Amino acid sequence: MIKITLPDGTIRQFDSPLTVLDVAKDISEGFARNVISASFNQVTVEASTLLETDGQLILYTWQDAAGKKAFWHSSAHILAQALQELYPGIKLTIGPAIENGFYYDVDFCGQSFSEKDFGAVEAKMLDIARGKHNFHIHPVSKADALAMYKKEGNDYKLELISNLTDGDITFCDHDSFTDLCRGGHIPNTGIVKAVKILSVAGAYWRGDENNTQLTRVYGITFPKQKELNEYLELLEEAKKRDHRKLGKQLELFAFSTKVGQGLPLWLPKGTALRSRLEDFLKKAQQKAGYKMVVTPHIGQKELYVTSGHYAKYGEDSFQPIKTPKEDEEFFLKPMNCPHHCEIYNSSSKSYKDLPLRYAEFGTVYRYEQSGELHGLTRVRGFTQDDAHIFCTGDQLNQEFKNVIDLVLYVFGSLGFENFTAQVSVRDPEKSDKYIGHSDNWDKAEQAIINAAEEKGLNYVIETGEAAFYGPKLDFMVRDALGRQWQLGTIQVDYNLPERFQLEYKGADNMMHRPVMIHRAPFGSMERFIAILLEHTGGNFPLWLNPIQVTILCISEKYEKYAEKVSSLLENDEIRALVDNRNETIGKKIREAEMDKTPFMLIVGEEELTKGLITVRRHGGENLGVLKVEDFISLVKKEIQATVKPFKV
RNA sequence: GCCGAUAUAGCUCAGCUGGCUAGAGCAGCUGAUUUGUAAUCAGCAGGUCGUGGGUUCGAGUCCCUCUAUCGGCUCCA
Repeated sequence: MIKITLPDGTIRQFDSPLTVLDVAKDISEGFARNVISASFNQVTVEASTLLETDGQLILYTWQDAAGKKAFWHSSAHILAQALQELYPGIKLTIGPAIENGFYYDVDFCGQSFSEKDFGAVEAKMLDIARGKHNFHIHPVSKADALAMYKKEGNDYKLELISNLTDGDITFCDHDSFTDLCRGGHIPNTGIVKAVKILSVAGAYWRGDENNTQLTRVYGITFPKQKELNEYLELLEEAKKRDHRKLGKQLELFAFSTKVGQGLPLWLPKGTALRSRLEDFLKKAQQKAGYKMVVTPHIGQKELYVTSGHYAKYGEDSFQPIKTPKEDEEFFLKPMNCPHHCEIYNSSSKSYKDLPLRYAEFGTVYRYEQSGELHGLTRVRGFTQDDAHIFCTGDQLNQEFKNVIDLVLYVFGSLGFENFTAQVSVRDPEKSDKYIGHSDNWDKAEQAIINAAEEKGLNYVIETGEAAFYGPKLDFMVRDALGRQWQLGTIQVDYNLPERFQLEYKGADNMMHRPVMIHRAPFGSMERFIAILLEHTGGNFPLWLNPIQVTILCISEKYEKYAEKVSSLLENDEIRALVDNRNETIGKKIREAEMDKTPFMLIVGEEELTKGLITVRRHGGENLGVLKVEDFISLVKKEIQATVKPFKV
């Protein structure tokens, strides 16, 4: 007698061992047709796995994340088979499922593979899929596994297998193909109905750039052609929200090859937007007790030797600027913290002075590898909304939580709801990547986790993502294509205070060392605006929009009246523009729509005689004929609803 | 930096396997028109086809160099 417990708590009893699929059929034949994967007692199993003991069974369909994972993992097997048949002699390495699809890393051994070849691979994969081959997982002894890949000359698989323990090794077969595999497959290849090879890229074996570079083939599959079409359409839609495209279209920023790659030029509209964001944060920071400071764009080499940045990044940064005579060397500043430490050191401090919060919109320059540059999200010159808080150990927890509040306020005011709070801690295996004592690191990491817990943040811990001087709480947000970017960051640092010998006199008349918090709610103005652009599709919140209102004249006769309306709006700090061109109203509306102007005011004969305005909202909604003052209060009300003052 | 791809007017793009003075739409300028909710009409002007080299009787088209951009990898103070 076997008892199988299902997720809803029901228990089904069976007389003899049976497969996962049999259990599914016992529930319903229709449901069983959709089951593509399962887990038994928290272990991923196949539909064909024989259940011989009591346990908890969860059945997955395409609708479940685990079902998609099995589907795409199995598709990676099909891709591998297709590649092996089309390119005999290649060496397979690994091929996992990813968030959207799957990839396989292959050593093509000198054979070329590029976009031109995608069609053939897709056709081959579909051909294999149509064969409805069952996936069959079975154990293989370590000796047999090694012997097989030795014969093939596949050093990658040999390396993988040598790290596995004998008895734990399984292979998965389908059709004539076999591959080292832990399991988690769909019942048979026939479920895969639609295939798309998305891209090809280089990827280092085991993610180490010192290893050979393999060819990574990305693909995605679906159970229905319609779903593939929808996915591809989604990708096309996402491309329309690309901040690089919108930034050009809305005239926010530009790049110039003469100025240099990764060095954005802010155009007037972009600058207006950016200043408004800065003012918004300045206001909140003032309430939160920050003091603004200004520091130079360069600093002596010695400054960075002290901070430890020179040892870590000296060789890989913009090289120093040298003075004509003496042998002085200055670096473009890649961060503001060392400067702020020296501001702290400019006078002696008492415990009564703490916490001290120095804020600066500091422009920094970092030499990023050319291949890493990406629009405004990864640049070589950018402005951090930086601040450093110097406080006592006792104040750390409260200060950190206050910063979390500030970051959440900033995100909330700009409509970022889907962010991930990530606690970035050090990788204990790579201690050479970090500076400072291990007990300080323990304290710093614990401080962050405590604060995140107390604030009720839903966070994930990422090992190895810490800065070299301390752990971080990072606020990650996705772009239009789903790539994650770090925006806000809060870091606890015991190291720089030590390196700069920061001190304060305590109530006990002894000298003590402060703790330092680095923080930037936006992260960088460039990246934040980029992600904001992609989230809003260029339809910024009303309060941020460089131009809030365009006044459209029906003909040139009404220009004077339009100007009058404009100045009334200006009195109430509403940013308006008059479009008095000799064009049809249809054209003016079209262009205002494409510029994503929130409001369009139409003025013609009717409005002039009655002293009113006709209001159209972006997107086409007609708000009718209004008094100017009523429109002004409507705009004000709308702004107040989205951005509330920061409460300490 | 590495792998793969791309680069034609301010913008978006056409230009097949090499063959007359390189095309279009939008934007710009000039003129007509004075307009009621997503493109009024006509004319004009605008390009050393990213850069440098090569193959060829002939190169936007083929090959190489470099630069920039795009998708990844690595990196991200």
